[in-house]
Amino acid sequence: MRLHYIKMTHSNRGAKTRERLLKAAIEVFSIAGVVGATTREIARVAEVNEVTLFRHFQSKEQLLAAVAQHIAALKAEALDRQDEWTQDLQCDLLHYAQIHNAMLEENEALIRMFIGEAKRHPDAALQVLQQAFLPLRDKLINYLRHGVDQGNVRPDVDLSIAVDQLTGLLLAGMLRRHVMPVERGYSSDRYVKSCVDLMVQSLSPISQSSIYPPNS
Amino acid sequence: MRLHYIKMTHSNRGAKTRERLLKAAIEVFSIAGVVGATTREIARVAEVNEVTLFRHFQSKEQLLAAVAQHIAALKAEALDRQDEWTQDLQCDLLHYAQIHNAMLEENEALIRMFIGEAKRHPDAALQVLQQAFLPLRDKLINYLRHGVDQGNVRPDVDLSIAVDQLTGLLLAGMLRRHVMPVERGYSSDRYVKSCVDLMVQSLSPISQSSIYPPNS
DNA sequence: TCAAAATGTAAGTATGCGCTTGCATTATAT
DNA sequence: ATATAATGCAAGCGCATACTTACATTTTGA
Repeated sequence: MRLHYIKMTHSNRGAKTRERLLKAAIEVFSIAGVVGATTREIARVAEVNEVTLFRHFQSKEQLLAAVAQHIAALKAEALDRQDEWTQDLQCDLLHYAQIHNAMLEENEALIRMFIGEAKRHPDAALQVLQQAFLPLRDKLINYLRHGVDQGNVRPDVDLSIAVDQLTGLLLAGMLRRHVMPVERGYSSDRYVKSCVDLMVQSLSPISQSSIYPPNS
Repeated sequence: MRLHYIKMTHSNRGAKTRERLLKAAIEVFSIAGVVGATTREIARVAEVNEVTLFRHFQSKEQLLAAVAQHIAALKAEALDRQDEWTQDLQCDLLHYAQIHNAMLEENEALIRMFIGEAKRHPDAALQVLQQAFLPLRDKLINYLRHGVDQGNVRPDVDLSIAVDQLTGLLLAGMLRRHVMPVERGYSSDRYVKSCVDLMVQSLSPISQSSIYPPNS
């Protein structure tokens, strides 16, 4: 017990700067890329001496790995909170899509960085992305499976594909906005809604096939 | 005429190594990123002395710009060939999607690189991506607009969004395959077909709302 | 209060990078 | 055949990087 307290306080003491370093690393990695990011800059952003960085993380690679693990932990924690389903497909999917889209926008630079350098840092990138996104995917698949049981969702659709399509639509939308910022004739909100409508139309039983709300 | 011939042969003579350099640059940039790529490595891959690289392109940045322009030219050229429309929505979109998907797979590393470093090399990246993808987008939009006139496509859908959704679905699929190579329970072919079905279902007039072929 | 742990400071090492220079060699056009 | 342009070769410059070492200073827990 006492030992545990000692360890706690010590790790907390270290965690102050350690977390500052992690946060700074995320920021610098995001905008400069892993190769372009320098340990000096990360330390400067963290308001910490560069040597301290190497005392916490033996190398730049290990810092990246720690960043990956840190993000995965954050996402896993954030996942546990959001689960209010009203059992109305359109409403639920729209809510999910908007939250997911907001998350994509928040971590835009980081996501793009991981996409670009995915095959250069295989273990770290994979660990983050899998641990961060696969649970969300499973959760949504399970929700749809539940909808099938209740008759809200057609039983003849591949739910894995459907979920990947929805998240893929949102990811692609975010990438378009940031990589090719060209006037496309519609707003981000309208795009998200349109994607949800697309999926709902495809998932809903045939009887309601011609529902398209007057909005947009 | 004589002068033109002189210039031709000279530029051709130079173009041999110039093109080798461009090809090598694409290769190295793709797998190492712009920052990670070294002029030494590019020259080595091109089987050319490093000094020659700097004689053709004064700096690494200008080499990147030349690569961008080169790619844009290639894509524009490739676009002119492919335009056989049978006026059957399902068939045409599937054909387009498969070609587009093959293109995405071919240039996978390069596309991921540009996504990751988009905001670091704004002019070059924008030039390439816009010149390469926007014409394709316009072409597909025009095709659908034609479909509206002929009654094959519902008039109440936003064609810009629809096209962006289809290409977005394909892009996201490619990225998933390469960034998160996890067993997802379906093949790439099946995914592409499913995406086309999704769009066709959404685009087709209401009368045929319950068409879903037995394949897949 | 006091030992131990964490952080700061200053300097340095080894390496690789983009890029240049000077000169020798090869190909090309007329 | 010869002048000209393109390429190769060897060496190097200046600079930034990741990372280290040795020592001084501060913070912390009991």
